[in-house]
Amino acid sequence: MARRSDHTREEQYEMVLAAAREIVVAGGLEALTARKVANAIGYSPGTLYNLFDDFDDLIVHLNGRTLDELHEHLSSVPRTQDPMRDLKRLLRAYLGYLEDNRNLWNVLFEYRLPNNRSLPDWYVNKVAKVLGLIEVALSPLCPSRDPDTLADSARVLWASLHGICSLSGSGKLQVVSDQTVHKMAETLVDCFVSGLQTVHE
Amino acid sequence: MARRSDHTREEQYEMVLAAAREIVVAGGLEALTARKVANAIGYSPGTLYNLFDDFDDLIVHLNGRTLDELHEHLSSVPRTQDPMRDLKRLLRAYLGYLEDNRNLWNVLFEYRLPNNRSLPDWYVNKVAKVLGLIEVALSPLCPSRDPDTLADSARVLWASLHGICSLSGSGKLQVVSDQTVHKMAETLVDCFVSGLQTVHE
DNA sequence: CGTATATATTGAACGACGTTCAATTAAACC
DNA sequence: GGTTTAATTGAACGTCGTTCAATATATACG
Repeated sequence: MARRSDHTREEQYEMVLAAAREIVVAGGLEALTARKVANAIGYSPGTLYNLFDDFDDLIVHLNGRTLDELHEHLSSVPRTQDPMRDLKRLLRAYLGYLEDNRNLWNVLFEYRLPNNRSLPDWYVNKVAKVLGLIEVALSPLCPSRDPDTLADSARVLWASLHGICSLSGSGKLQVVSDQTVHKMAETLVDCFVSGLQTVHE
Repeated sequence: MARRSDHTREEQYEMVLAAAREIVVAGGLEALTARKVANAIGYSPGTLYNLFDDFDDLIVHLNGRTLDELHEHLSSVPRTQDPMRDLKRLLRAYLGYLEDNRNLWNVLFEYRLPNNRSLPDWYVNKVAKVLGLIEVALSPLCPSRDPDTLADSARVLWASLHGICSLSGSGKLQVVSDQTVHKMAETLVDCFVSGLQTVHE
């Protein structure tokens, strides 16, 4: 049996990512298997390998979609020129997305490519796009306008926030409530922004 | 075949964790399998289930050992009363341990228990012990001596540092060198400590 | 219109994984 | 020495990602 013309390659790609998304939303990464995705779209497992190099590749594409979603969600927060205010709003939006899309967020950050493989350029660009939002918010704090320093600061803040969400989410910080996570994240932003001002003077 | 008296239960436990450690050091988490551990200690896979609930349990015990090692390594840094100096030294020691024990560190933080299982108390205590080292270093900065605030600050700093190391280690921050990681971590400590002082005034 | 070519699709098969458990063996006890 | 007890085995189960010869259909051509 072969050569069905039910769907184009692009349609299949969309179907796969949509199915993968649903499966992850419902059951997390551990629920996401090749057979289950194939079954959900009405094709056999082998067909997935026409569209993706391997299952890791599929997950990376799914994560790309999640990054797009996250970027869109964060883009909707209004910007003033007050870094502290803007960053607090970004933080709220970020934590909001995390709460509403826990499993997608988990896959986004917990999934690691096997040993020596590195993420594709288009993926790295999506990350950079999100980081750009933080850079914009931070930029009034970097008087020297040194783009490298600004980028570094944004990455530090982004990564730090990730650390808080990640460790607390995996139960490795004896953090009990989302409330505590929010408080810790606020502490981070408060201290970091305030410290950044001091350091740059 | 059964009832060998080659080793006591305790000896077996030690052998398993030593073998698991070696396997992880050599090949990371993906190389760690039940059959390989069993083979390394000269027993069959089934024997592992006399010592551990399941393979997850084994990994948690291995991570417990890693936490002990990390605590011991961090304990060796001398303490002054200068938070910034102490934290910088702790940071250096931390990054040193990470560089020397990459795969162990990766397993420590990347491994997540399946869905709803939570880490055992003895494990949480080991985490708290490491956090205690940061609390001690931070304590001169918390004039109110409010233990909860102090604990939160320590956790924020710890988690933030983890975020930097974790994201850069997985290639999700387009960070190229260990040098950059070190620089970002220094930025974090600088800003956080400086900000903490400002916020508390 | 029929035939040849090309390709999308399948599903069984492979090896590896964690895990289980009846069978087996040796230690411990009386 | 016979009986009980328990540690150990290794084959087996169901799962996983992945492969690939076989197959069926769409397309191109004569």
